[in-house]
Amino acid sequence: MHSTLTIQDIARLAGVSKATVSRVLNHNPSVNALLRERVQHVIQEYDFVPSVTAIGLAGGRTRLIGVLAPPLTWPSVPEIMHGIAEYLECTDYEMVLYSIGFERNHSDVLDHILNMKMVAGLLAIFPGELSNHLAQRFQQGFPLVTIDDQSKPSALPWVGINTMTGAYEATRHLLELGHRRIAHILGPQHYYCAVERYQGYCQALQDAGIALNPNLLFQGTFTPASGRQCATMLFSRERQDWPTAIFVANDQMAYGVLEVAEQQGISVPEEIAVVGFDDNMLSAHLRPSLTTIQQPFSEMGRQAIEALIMSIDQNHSMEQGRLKQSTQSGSEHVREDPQTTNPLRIQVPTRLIVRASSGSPRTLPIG
Amino acid sequence: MHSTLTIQDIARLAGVSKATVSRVLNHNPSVNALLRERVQHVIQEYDFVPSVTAIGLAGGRTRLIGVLAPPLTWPSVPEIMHGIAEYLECTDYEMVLYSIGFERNHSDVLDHILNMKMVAGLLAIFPGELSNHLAQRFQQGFPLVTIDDQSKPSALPWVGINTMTGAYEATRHLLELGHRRIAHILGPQHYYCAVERYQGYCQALQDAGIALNPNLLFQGTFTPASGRQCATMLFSRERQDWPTAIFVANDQMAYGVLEVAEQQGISVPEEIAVVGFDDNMLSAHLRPSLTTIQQPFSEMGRQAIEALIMSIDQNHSMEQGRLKQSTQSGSEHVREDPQTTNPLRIQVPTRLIVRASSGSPRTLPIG
DNA sequence: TTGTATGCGTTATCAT
DNA sequence: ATGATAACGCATACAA
Repeated sequence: MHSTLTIQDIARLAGVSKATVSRVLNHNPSVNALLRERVQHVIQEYDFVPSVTAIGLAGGRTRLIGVLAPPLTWPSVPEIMHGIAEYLECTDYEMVLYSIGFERNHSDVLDHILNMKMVAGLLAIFPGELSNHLAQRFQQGFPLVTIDDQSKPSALPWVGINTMTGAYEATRHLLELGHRRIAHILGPQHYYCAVERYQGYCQALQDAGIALNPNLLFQGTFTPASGRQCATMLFSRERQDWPTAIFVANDQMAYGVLEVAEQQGISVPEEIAVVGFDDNMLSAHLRPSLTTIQQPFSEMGRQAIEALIMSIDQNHSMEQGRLKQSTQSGSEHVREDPQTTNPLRIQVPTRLIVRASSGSPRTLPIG
Repeated sequence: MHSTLTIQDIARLAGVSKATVSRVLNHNPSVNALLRERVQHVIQEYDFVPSVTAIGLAGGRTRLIGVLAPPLTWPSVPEIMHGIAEYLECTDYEMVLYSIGFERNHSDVLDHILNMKMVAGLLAIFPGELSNHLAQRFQQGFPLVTIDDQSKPSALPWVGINTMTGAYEATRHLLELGHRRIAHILGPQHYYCAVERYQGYCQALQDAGIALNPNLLFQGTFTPASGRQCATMLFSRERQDWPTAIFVANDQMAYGVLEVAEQQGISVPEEIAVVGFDDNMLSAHLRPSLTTIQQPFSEMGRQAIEALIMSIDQNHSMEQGRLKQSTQSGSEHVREDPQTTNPLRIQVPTRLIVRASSGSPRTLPIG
């Protein structure tokens, strides 16, 4: 409760010097076991925690990790954050959350964050068009990991899923239920993941020997509203032109489809089967519950933050080593370690979650 | 892009001293307009941002605000966070997120956070049993604001809703639809808000001249599973013992009720009307969509962070003043300003959102 | 109004 | 193995 103890006070109380206390705090092995015991006891007793600001200044090193995230009201962001937070609880790192809207210029925000030199590394969630800017910083040696929905290979450490495989699986599920006329509502094509989901769909059809039917493709924007639009268009056709199933590129749009179906009295999955992608938290609770491809968001967060912290620690060690043995080689500091030439890629597996909206070959009631 | 500029560099480049640059950065009025111009130009040109750690050390003041939050996967937490983040974007404060699970001892975590002396203030979301500990810290002068679901008056600055009024409104809505046998699924009674929701229900019945029927009360735990349990119990009764409506203490439990109704082929709202509390994001998208009491979570976050920042700034000014004029009065620093004797209370209004699950007077079942 | 000098709490580099 | 001491980057009291 003693409000403002410093390392100096602890040193005095333990009858040692500041330096020794510091060494104890940093688990420096070169300190006598007995002394360590004594010092640690004092630290515990007074509940002493060294000032992060001072550590930052002196060591040139912060225990803070920046997390650059889209608005938390986006469906899957909270789950990712949860994975991150859970992992961080077991470390002595803290998270500085930058939840950015989309009105301001991202690049400015990013520069500002990095120039403050407050965070030791950055975890960027769905960076979108910010990727290039991030890559640049990464090249300069700043620890960085991205969680991205677009698995287009990049120069950045990356955690994500195998989107195409997921989409393939979703489509194949419908094929296995006996469907042959399967529509697809696409996501916006400037998202690479939307392209990949479409490709997975195409591949599955092709492997089943079914020709792609352009009349069964609808262009959406990943929003429930666009799902409603596409569904409305589809259901206004002659009945014989309907597909028997739809693979929707994300759950949000699938919600729109289910909504329209409900309004028009079209029963799902009896008249039309629906499969989504993402497994947002809503999807299990909808009526009918939505069959979809589950992305392990929480796990992605965990993997990403773990990789980032390793990268930070390693980075730190390297700089320590370099300072010792190298004469000022000057010039811009550019990475040459394996990390850059072959950046991290972690692909976590997706899973098909079969629920009511896709029915079953025998159309059993929900169990 | 120049990686590591300091205030010293800027001073040299502008042909002034460090002190002047510092004054410019801190908007100190006592600096010549021309000089200010020159310095600011250099700052802009080099995109200089002073090191937060150094500022923290030197000024004893941080631009960081701690946010203590339950897991982000809790329904309403992301919305609150969104409000906070949005407000912070327009300030020069950053948020350090402590998303705590519920296995570890909260008090320890809190002490640790505060002892680090990293954050200038703390915003505690749904602190629960941590309140006492927080109050203690607040008494000692640490800037603190809570967003709480339990409006039991406390010694802490508080942002929340008028729970009882909301519950009253929900129940009255059902009464106005003509319902007379209205059940209530209670939340766990160690949450004060659960008690208040129950009280609002009772009050509304009483004002309508309807006696409380203990057979229509069910004890839940705020989880969808407990909603299912209660609903199962209820629907297993003789048909004539059913209520015609249920006021469920939160949306999550209402989801469980709707689920069971769907499974048992009981139509909502025709056979039984359902009203929830919270207006989580799911509620609008369920079939049937859920009538509920909307809590303006995002607004609550905004109000809370605004109050906290004001408190921090004011606190800082006070300390500045005190250091100038007072001789060391010594002893523990205890607040005596109005803030403590009469702590902040902001009550944001709730709103009844009428959706499908409560139906309309015409669809009122007979009996 | 501006520059100089000191201190913030810690790490790291020296000595010992 | 341990202790003194010099940075770290900035704010601020003080001198000019």
